Amino acid sequence: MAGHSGAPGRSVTSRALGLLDAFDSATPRLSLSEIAERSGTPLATAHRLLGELAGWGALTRRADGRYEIGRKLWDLGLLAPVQMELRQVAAPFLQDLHNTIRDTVHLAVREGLQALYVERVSGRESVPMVSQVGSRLPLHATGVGKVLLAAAPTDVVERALRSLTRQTRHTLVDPGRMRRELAEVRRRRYARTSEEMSAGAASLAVPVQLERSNGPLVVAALGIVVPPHRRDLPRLVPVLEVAARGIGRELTRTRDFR
Amino acid sequence: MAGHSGAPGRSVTSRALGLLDAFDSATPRLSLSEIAERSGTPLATAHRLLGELAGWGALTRRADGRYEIGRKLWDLGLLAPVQMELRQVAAPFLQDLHNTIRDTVHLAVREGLQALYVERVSGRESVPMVSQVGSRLPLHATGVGKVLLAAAPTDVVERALRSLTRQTRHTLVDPGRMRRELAEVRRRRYARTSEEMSAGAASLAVPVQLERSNGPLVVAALGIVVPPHRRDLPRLVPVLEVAARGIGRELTRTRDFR
DNA sequence: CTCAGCTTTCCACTGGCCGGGAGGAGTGCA
DNA sequence: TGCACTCCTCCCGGCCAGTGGAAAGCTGAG
Repeated sequence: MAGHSGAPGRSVTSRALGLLDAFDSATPRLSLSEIAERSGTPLATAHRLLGELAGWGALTRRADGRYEIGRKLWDLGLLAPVQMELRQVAAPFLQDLHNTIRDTVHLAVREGLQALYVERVSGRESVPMVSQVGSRLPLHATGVGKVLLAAAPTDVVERALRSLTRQTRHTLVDPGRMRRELAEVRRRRYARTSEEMSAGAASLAVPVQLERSNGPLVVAALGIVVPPHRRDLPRLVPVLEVAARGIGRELTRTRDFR
Repeated sequence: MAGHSGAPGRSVTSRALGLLDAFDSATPRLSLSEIAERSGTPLATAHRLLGELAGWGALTRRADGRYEIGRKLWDLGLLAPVQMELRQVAAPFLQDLHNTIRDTVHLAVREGLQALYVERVSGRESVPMVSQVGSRLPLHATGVGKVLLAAAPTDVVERALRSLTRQTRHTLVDPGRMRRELAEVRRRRYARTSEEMSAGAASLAVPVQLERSNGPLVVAALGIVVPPHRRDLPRLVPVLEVAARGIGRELTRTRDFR
């Protein structure tokens, strides 16, 4: 009386992949039973599938029996376009920028209603830091986020305005004000925040544009994070712009060969 | 007369994962039929499985129909221990090092008989560069490789000595000489190369050690790449050592909490 | 128009997947 | 030392999800 019975319509493959969903940055190491529970898979099944994943190299089994993401997935991840096209081109520019201005520099793209941080160069001391390569933060409370939102299609903007979550007491949560703020960002071609995401941190960001025959396209945002009391931010805008244009130009060149 | 017949013993999961093996840094974008051929999977089967992989987010389908690695795999890859433990700890040190000495700095671990580059900070100009985050180079022809090999178990050393492939006319390919070279590396606690991997590039590397109750353990190598004519390399050794010890200390601290 | 090369869909057949449950290994407590 | 508990590994018969050859779309070139 064994046989098939598990949730119908779920393919083997989707189950196996579902197991990987159990891993996230908060819990990068999991035991068999944790994975089984998180993914709603019977223990025996999870055990078998995890064995296959580990055999291929998607996961590694540690000495204590827990599983973690394997080197093969790391390798494959490096081939993702986020990584390849953008990061590789941008890295030296972020580098230079960081050498010049000494503050934390980062590059983000829009993913839905969030800013996805794809590259970062940070000083050692610096300000309290929330972002990290791979992390996602709300568009409305970060410098890079505002830049990306200002360039996003109308429906994205509308959805974003409907979900202005408060992060600190300085976060802009009024749709009207945010709308004006975005117009301002488009006009000035840069965005600022001051303790809107986390206390003790201000930021400045500019768009990175790809030149196309039918006009420019914002593909990313380049930003810096600084202590909020610094009053010389406007002075840094041109520096950011130079780097952003450099990245944009390089991207336009390499993008052609496709 | 259709039904099952494909190579028996191959599980669905392993087939699906096998499709991912078709992707590598030389070919990060592939069409359905390319993937099917590379992986030896019948077209119809590949099509179905790729659909599932894309549905989950492991792959993305581009407008032109070709597949590429998806954002989900990128995310998961960032959770791999190579990335997490080592890279995160080491990044600021590499940063400082690069600010001080201006040359390309990188960090590698041993993977079998190869040096796997896990992190890199490079100048813009610099020397012709082969290594890149995620790339693998032979142990015997690179600075970091020699350091890692010098610390490797005997059987690894023996296997490596049996496969000293020539990369340039300066590559050490004589097992006897290499054996002496490794002894020297252990004694001096740093390694050098001069155009042994690629013409126009010399390197210098030191070990990164984890302190354990039963003695130190070499977990990585920290190296720089410079033009071969520079004669002040020995002067840089202490600088590298300071950074390497910093990384090692930090690793030892965080490793404790496991 | 035809043709070639690719992708997508169809569908009858069957062997690989399923998972409850037994047994093993490791750990904490008395 | 024995017992209770948790976590992992393995087994095995029933059956449905996966299989892949073939044929039908879909381009774009000539």
